[in-house]
Amino acid sequence: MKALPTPQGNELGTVTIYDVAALAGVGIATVSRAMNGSAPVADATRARVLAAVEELGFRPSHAGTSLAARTHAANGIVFPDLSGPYYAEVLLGYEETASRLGRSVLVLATHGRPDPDAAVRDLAGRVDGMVVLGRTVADEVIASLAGLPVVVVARPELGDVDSVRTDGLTSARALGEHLAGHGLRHIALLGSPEESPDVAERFLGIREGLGAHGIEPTETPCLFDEASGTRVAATLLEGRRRPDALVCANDEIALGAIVAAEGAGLRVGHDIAITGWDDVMAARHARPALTTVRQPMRALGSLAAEVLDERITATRTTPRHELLATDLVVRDSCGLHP
Amino acid sequence: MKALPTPQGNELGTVTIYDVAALAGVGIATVSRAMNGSAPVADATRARVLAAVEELGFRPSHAGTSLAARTHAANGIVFPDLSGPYYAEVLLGYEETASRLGRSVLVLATHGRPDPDAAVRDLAGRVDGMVVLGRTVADEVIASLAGLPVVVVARPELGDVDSVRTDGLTSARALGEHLAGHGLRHIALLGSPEESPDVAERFLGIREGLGAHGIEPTETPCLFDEASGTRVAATLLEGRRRPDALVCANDEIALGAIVAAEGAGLRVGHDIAITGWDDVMAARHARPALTTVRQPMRALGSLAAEVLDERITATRTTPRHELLATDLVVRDSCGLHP
DNA sequence: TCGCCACATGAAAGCGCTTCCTACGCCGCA
DNA sequence: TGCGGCGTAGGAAGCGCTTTCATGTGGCGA
Repeated sequence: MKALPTPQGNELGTVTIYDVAALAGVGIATVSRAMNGSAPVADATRARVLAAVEELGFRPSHAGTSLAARTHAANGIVFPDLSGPYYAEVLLGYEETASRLGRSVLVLATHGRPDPDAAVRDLAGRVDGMVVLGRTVADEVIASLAGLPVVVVARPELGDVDSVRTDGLTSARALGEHLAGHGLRHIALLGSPEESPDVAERFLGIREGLGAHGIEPTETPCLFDEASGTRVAATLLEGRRRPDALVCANDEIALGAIVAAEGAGLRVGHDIAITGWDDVMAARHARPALTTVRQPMRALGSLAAEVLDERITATRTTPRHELLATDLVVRDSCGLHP
Repeated sequence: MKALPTPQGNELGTVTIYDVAALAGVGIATVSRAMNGSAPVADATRARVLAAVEELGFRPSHAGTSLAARTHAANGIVFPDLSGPYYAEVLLGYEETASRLGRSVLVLATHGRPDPDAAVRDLAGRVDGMVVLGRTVADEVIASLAGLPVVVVARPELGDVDSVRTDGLTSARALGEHLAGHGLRHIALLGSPEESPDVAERFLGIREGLGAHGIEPTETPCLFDEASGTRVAATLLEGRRRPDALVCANDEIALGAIVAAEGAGLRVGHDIAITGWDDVMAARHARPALTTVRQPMRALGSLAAEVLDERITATRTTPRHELLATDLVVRDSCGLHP
C-alpha cells in the first residue's frame, strides 16, 4: 500500500465541511453549493473549493446530508433468503436500476432472523422506500410503514401498495396442457402453495390446464429445496399408483426429484416426466434437461426499483400493478420431443 | 389492506422524538434513554414512553441517530457483479453475520457502472466499514478510504488491509495431480488469470501439480461465462492437437465447454476431461457431473463480516489475514472412477 | 430533624449538512 | 452622480437524535 497523506481534520480524523470551508477561505454554504451545484458559484471560488476538497480528501457525511435534506438516497429490499439463483438475479436488477436512479441499496434477509418485523421497521428508518419480496413480512407490518413507499414483488396485491409480479397463470396453464398432450395422466404436484402465493397461482394454472383434459392432479407438500424434492419424490415413487409426472413448484425440487427418479431406476423423460419452475442454470445442464418456466427475474428487480422511484419522487400517486410475462421452456424431462 | 390509524406527527407525516416526548409528558432525553436503555429510567416512565412510541408508531430517524452517535450501524459490500451463484452466497453469509452484529448491509455492484470509484467513495460515507470483493476497485481507492475499516475478499493481500481468501493453491495442485493420474497429457487451461488473482493462483497450482509429472499445460484466455466457455472450447477442439483435458477457471466456463464437447461428438469423461471451479448447483446436476473445487462461499462472507466488525469496534488493531480451505470434488467429468 | 447522596429527569449543546435570508459589491441606466 | 438590480457569498437556523451537565426529589444515616 502506498504511503498516504493523512487527511487533516478534527481530532477524530474526519474532515468536515468546515475544514474545507476554512481551507478554501469561504463559508460552508458556498462549499455545499459548489459541490452540489444547487446554486451558482463563481468559477474561481468553485475551483478553490474543489481544490480544498481534493486536498483534504473530504467525503461528505451521509448522515448529515440525509438529515438536512430529509432524504436517504437509499432503498431497501427485503428477501426471505438470498440462497438460490432466483433472488440474486432480482437483486442484481434492482441494484442496477436503483443506482442508476442515484440510490444506494440496503438488503435485509429475513430468513432465520429472530424478529423479522423489527428488522423491517429498522430498515424503514434508513431508506426512502423499500421493496418486499414474497411473504417475508406480515401485511400488518407493511401497513404500519404507512407513508413509506413500498413495492411488493411476487406477492398478491395488497390494497394501494404497488406490486410487481410475474404472470405464472398463463405459463402454468400451458404447462398443464403440454403435459396432458404427452398423454400423462397420474400427475403429482410437489410444493407447498400455502407458503407462497406464487406457487398457489402456478398450481391453479396447472390444474386448469390439466382440467381441460379431465385430469385431476394430486398435491404433496414439499419444501422448496433439493433435498426435500428428493425425499418427497422418493416417497411418491415408492407408493402404489406411481405418478407418471412430477410437477414441481420450482427447479430445485425438480432437480431433487430427478435424483430420486434415477435412484428408483426410472428414466426421466421416458418412464416419468418431471418439470420445474424458474429456469435456473442447473435446469439447462441437467440430463435430461429440465422442462421449466422462465421468469424475467432481472427485469422484475429492475421494474420494482422504477416503480418504487416513482413513488419516492411522487411522480405518481396512484397505485401501479405490473405483471411480467413468463415463458414455458420445454426440454426433455417432460417427455421426448423428437 | 386494513384501515390504519394515521400516525400523528408534524405536517410532514413523520413522527419525531419530540412528539413521543410530548405525548408521554417527558423530555426527549428520557425517550432516548427509555428506548435504548443507555441510562436507567424509572419503570413507570419507561412504560409511558413505550406506550407513546407504540401509539404514534414512532420509528427513530436513522439519520438523526447516526449523526448524533457518530456511527452508521451499517456495512458495505462491493461486488463486481452479482450474477452467478458465487456472489449471492457470499452476500448471504455476510448479511447474516453483519445483521447478527447489529449492522445493516449496503450492496454495491460495480459492474457496468460509469464511475465505480466515485460509487465506492459515496458508499464510504454511509457505512462504518466495507468489504471489497476481488479486483472491483483500484488499490488507490481503497487506500484513499484511509480510516475507514476495509476487508478485502478474494484479492491478494494489500498492506495492512485485512483480507479473507480461500486457499486455491492446495486444491489446484491436487487437481493437477489428479488429472495427471488419469493419464491426461495435453491439458488446456481456460480462463484469464490477469483478470482475477484467484484464477491466477488456481492456474499456478495446477501447473505445479501437473509439473510434478512433467506436464506443461497450454493457456487460453476466456471470459468467465458459459457462452465464452462454449466458444473457446469449440475452437480448441477443432484445432490440430486436440487437448484431452479442458481445465476451466470456473464452473460456468466448464459447463459451456461440456456443451461444446458434446457438440463435437466427444463423450465427456471418456474422450475428454473437463473440470471447473466453484461447485455451483449446476455442476452437481450436469451429466456427467462436473469435477470441480468447492469453496466455502457462505463462510467467506460471514468471516469477512466478523473480521470487519473487529476493526470497526476496534477490538483488534493489527491486520488479520484469513485463508479458508477448499475441497477438490471429484466427479465424472474428468474421467471415470469405477 | 437535618443534610447528603444516589437516582431520575430535563435543558441544551452539538453531530455535519442544506438552505433561507440577508448583505455586499458592482454595473448600468436615468 | 445616484439608485435599482443582479450575481455572489456568508450567517444562521434547523433536520432528529445522543449525551453531558445541572437540577430536583426521595431515602437514608447521623
